[in-house]
Amino acid sequence: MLGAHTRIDAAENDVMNVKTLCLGVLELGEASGYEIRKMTQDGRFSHFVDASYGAIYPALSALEADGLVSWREERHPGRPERKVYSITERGRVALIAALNEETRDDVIKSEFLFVLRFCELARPSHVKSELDRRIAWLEAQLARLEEARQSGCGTASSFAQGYGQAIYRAMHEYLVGNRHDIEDIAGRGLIGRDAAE
Amino acid sequence: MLGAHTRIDAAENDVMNVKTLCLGVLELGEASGYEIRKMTQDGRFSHFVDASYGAIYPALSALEADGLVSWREERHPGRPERKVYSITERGRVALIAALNEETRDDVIKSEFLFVLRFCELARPSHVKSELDRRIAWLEAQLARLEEARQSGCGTASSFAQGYGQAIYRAMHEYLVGNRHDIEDIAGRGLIGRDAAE
DNA sequence: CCTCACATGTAATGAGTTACATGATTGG
DNA sequence: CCAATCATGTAACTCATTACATGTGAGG
Repeated sequence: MLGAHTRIDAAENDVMNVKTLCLGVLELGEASGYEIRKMTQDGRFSHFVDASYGAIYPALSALEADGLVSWREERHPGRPERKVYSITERGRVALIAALNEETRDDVIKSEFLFVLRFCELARPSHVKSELDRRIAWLEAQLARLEEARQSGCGTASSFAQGYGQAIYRAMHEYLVGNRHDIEDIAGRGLIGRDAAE
Repeated sequence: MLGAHTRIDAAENDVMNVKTLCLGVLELGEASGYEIRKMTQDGRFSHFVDASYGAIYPALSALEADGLVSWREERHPGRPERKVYSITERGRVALIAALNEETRDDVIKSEFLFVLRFCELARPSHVKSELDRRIAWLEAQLARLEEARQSGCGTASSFAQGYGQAIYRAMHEYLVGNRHDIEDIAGRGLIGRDAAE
């Protein structure tokens, strides 16, 4: 048990915010702000977080001010200079504290599902293109995960990926399986056929 | 096609925000602010949206100011007075406009998955309790959806529910199937066994 | 009696997004 | 030559959350 005097606050008081996210990523290995962003966009964290540069860079500065991360400059010829951050001992303690907080419910905002729910009101061609886009995206995600799976990794890290894979597959199967029905309902909707435009 | 002069802006310019959400809910039938909230919490919209009272009530006021919704007072004996909102013709047009915008990617923030990803750093008992909570929640969601399915509804509305059901089931199966492995990894983690407290 | 569900609203606060600002290098 | 990728950062802004404020009636 950490004594009261050694207690280091988890970055504020919910499990996940951009600071904790950065600590988590850095726990897996040093990285630049740019890389952290990428990991939340299409990388290993993309199934459950997202953060913009405007959030990540200030978060890293704040973490540094609190001594939870440190950085060094790195220059590869032919590349811009980058700041490679690492987690410190204090940072590790803060991360662990955050990880032991009670989690909040997931936040899911899906504009796609909202449109799907009201597909009889939208233009059929729009519904169709949204469906196609989504299916293509799911296929890309599944391919990416499959690739990651084959190149090893294992251990705990694979749970999040397996979880993502299970969900993507379920979504994909559902959408492909219902595509015709959805398009059919959209086609018979209140808007009727597509207006010329 | 709506002529330029008849164009009514979709509530600002992304598909989903609290205003559009309210319009969508009201399109299915009149409702009070309180009811809208409930639907995003555990109701028919809970798989893909969420909004607090602090967002819904101002949104309804703004929609009313724009003539997109109207309301009447309703008093049931033994209940507080409530404002029952309905969508107007203009509101319908605005909703349809929003529905035809290109959707953004889903936003998913899962503190649970974040903890799962780093389960070897959290206290094993904490990981276990988070897992149990999540599995129980999924079971409740599935039971609720099953109930809704049996009491009819059909048509387009069921797509969102079926989609939710597919995803919940995938999550549930995954978590239950991996529960022992996850607990095992958590138990062998860096924190080791639970400290006394 | 106390808490929970019902019901509406406002004010303070905040976390994060978007847009801006800048710049090097590589590949088509 | 232009676009894309790599790379860091700030300022303005916005949307929504949290907390506050208030009140009724039912049920344990």
